[in-house]
Amino acid sequence: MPSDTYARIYGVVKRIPKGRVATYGQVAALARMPRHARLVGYALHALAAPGRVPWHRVVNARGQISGRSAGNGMDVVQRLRLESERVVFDARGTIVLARFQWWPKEPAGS
DNA sequence: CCACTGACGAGTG
DNA sequence: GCACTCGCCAGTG
Repeated sequence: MPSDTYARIYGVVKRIPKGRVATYGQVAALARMPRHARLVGYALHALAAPGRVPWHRVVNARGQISGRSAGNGMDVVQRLRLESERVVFDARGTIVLARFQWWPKEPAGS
């Protein structure tokens, strides 16, 4: 059972609309845990059970896919899934956040 | 209980 | 724009 902390993070990630991306710090902020970007990354890593959480829509503040320790090539899968949702990467493998970053109208519910 | 590590971010030089 | 440092929290030995 994930702690409330994780549940909040997953809840925010689940709200990211298709074709948009969010940064770790942003997810953390929406989960009401500013500066806890690391926890978001840790939570997603611990998830390891996608299907209900679009973890591939979460990237770092540079708009790039972070390298994971698993080294299983999931980073490539993430990029392919994003491209399938019309998200475009530039030559350096960077997403144009100015165009694809998700900006919720409301701060994570009451 | 202490030390180290890990899908990160922001600040400083 | 790049390199370095500090902060934050959870899991493991």
